[in-house]
Amino acid sequence: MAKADCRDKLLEVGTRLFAERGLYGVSIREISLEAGASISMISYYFGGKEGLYAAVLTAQFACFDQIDEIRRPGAEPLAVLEGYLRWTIQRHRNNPSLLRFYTSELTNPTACFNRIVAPAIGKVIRILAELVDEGRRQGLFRQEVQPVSAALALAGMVNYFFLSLLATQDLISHSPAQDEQLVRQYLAIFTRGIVAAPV
Amino acid sequence: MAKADCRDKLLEVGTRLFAERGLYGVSIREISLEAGASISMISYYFGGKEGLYAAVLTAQFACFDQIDEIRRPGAEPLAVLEGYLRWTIQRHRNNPSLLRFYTSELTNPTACFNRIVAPAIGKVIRILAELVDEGRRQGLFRQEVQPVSAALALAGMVNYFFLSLLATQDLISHSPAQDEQLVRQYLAIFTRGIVAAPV
DNA sequence: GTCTATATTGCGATAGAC
DNA sequence: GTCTATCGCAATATAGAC
Repeated sequence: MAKADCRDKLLEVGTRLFAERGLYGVSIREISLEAGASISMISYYFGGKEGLYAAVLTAQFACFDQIDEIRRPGAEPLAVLEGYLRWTIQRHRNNPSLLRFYTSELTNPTACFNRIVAPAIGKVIRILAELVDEGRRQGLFRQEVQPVSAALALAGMVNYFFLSLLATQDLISHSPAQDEQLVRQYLAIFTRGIVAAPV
Repeated sequence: MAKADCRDKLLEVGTRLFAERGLYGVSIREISLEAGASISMISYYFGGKEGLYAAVLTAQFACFDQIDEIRRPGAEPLAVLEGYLRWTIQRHRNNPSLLRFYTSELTNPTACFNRIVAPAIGKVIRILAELVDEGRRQGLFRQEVQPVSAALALAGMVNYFFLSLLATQDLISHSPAQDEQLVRQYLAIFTRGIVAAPV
């Protein structure tokens, strides 16, 4: 096998299989077999199974840093919240594995959780909460709204839509063609709840 | 060990360990050891590891049938939706393991998913969607609201609050003492979004 | 850098004594 | 109904050839 292909291929196959069945549901035998490489290559490149898993997780959660671009200073809080919705949907579309690692780590945390996962999630929620708080101080949102509760509500709505897919695909279309409508539905539900009522 | 204690103890310990680390993250050796029983008792009572896991899952999802009591016919849709929020929070409080199995099965489904998990979740979402649809036909909710989207939004908000606990406990109190406030926050966000605007 | 071969450990299941 | 002992297999990791 060509030089750099081996490492990349292991990472790619590992990502898919770990996403499908979790860290303990997959053997490195299976990963190396499917990647067309020898099992010893996993120790060579990643120092073992947990090392490969950590590398996969690091790559998966790298995109969370984009939240800083979503939140451009001076922008309308409401526009940024809409941007968060679109960004999150796009993340799930570009990478269907992400949510698997996200929820798998939240419910059955591994050794990587505190180092990789918790900071990434915490950062996003914190920024969303700051946005809500900002809008509240500007008088755009109701004073009774708790910023962190609202942030979790927004994140919960959009993430749960994808999380529940396997149990709800006969109830609603999960096709990307419906994404724009999804944004409008969720943004309407969320904002008409927190925007200050007209006097 | 006394007669019925053995089976019950295995189920109890299995529930805790499977919730913490998933089906493949625990060995039946470990379960039997912690339960103070012999490893062969798991085959004797449950037909093996997967049988024990199936028994655990069946017990965990049995409470989902209570949704029929929440939805009393003739009741105000809004009051029932509030009842759903309280019921869901109480479920998580009474049994912190439930959400682990819930999301673990949604992201890394086992052989039990189609038989036990998907019907339970699907039923709750379907009933919530019917409630929203009912309220919409009564003119209580906005016509543009899609019932299933709204149902997923409500379920997503409350479930994600508990799902995200490990990554957000430094941002917001997850104490049961705050549950009443949580209900008010989420109900306000949700209903002020879907209730028809006063003319 | 990649392989084969192997060491070592732990797994789930079960036979058979009591 | 519960146990001990063991079987057969698959797991991860690694030594050493190329």
